[in-house]
Amino acid sequence: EREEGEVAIRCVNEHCPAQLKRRLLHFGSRAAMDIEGLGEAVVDQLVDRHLVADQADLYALSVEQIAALDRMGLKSARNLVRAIDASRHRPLDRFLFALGIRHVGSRAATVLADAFGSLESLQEASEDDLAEVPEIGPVIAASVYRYFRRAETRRLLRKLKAQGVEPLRVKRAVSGPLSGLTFVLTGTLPSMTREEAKRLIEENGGKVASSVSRRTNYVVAGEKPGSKLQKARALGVPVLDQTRFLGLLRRKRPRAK
DNA sequence: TGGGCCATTTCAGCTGCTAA
DNA sequence: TTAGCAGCTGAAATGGCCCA
Repeated sequence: EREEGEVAIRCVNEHCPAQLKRRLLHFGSRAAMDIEGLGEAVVDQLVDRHLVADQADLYALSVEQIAALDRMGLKSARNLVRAIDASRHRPLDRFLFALGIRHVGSRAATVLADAFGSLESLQEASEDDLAEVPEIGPVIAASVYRYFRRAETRRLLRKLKAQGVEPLRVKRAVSGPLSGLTFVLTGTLPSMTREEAKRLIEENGGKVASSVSRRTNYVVAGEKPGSKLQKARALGVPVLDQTRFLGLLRRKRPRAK
């Protein structure tokens, strides 16, 4: 059965293994808490062997417990524990995305993190406070409000805090060389991942969109670009390679549309 | 207020790389 | 050698915004 306020199918039993596995996979994904090595096979075994009952339990896992899983050696186990440990202090927007609140993807998470600054402020916000934030409509506001009112959520947040998980208060650059500009990434860049490019754009005041439109200022294309490149050309959107993109960052203030 | 457009999220599927 | 994963694309669904 479906329930609003959740990223996945919610079972009648709140400890439904399938739902827990999806939550854990989303939590550890690169765009969320970036826990490298926390893949489907590992999550399956952690849940099936009752080693984790929620996201907070990940932080209590030992190298020995992980190394005992199928197809896991000591090296992989150490790498995973290190990755879990490093995820304790991620920026607030990524932590919010990791929680898997319905209708809150990376963009909405960034907007909410910038608007409220801290997890505490967000938890205390009323539905009206949330809906007043630009780009957040009543559906997302209601979803976020309900999520933070649930006893299960409060329990999880307390447990994460007890494990030393403290999202960082990050105020993004409101003005920077890319301020007011919208970028779309396509293809593989020679010397950085898309995630790194995305962070670079956001740290410099720009915004990253997932699809090309007339409002897109630049498309950054790497090797083997997808259909976004054709769409950019059709719409007359300027296309940059990595070198020209990095050149744009060094310029003081490029043109805005 | 409704419709159209655009942005964003979700999800399935593909490719190439990595580590056991 | 091979399973699993990261990184990515693109289609569909959904939500927000804008304008007549």
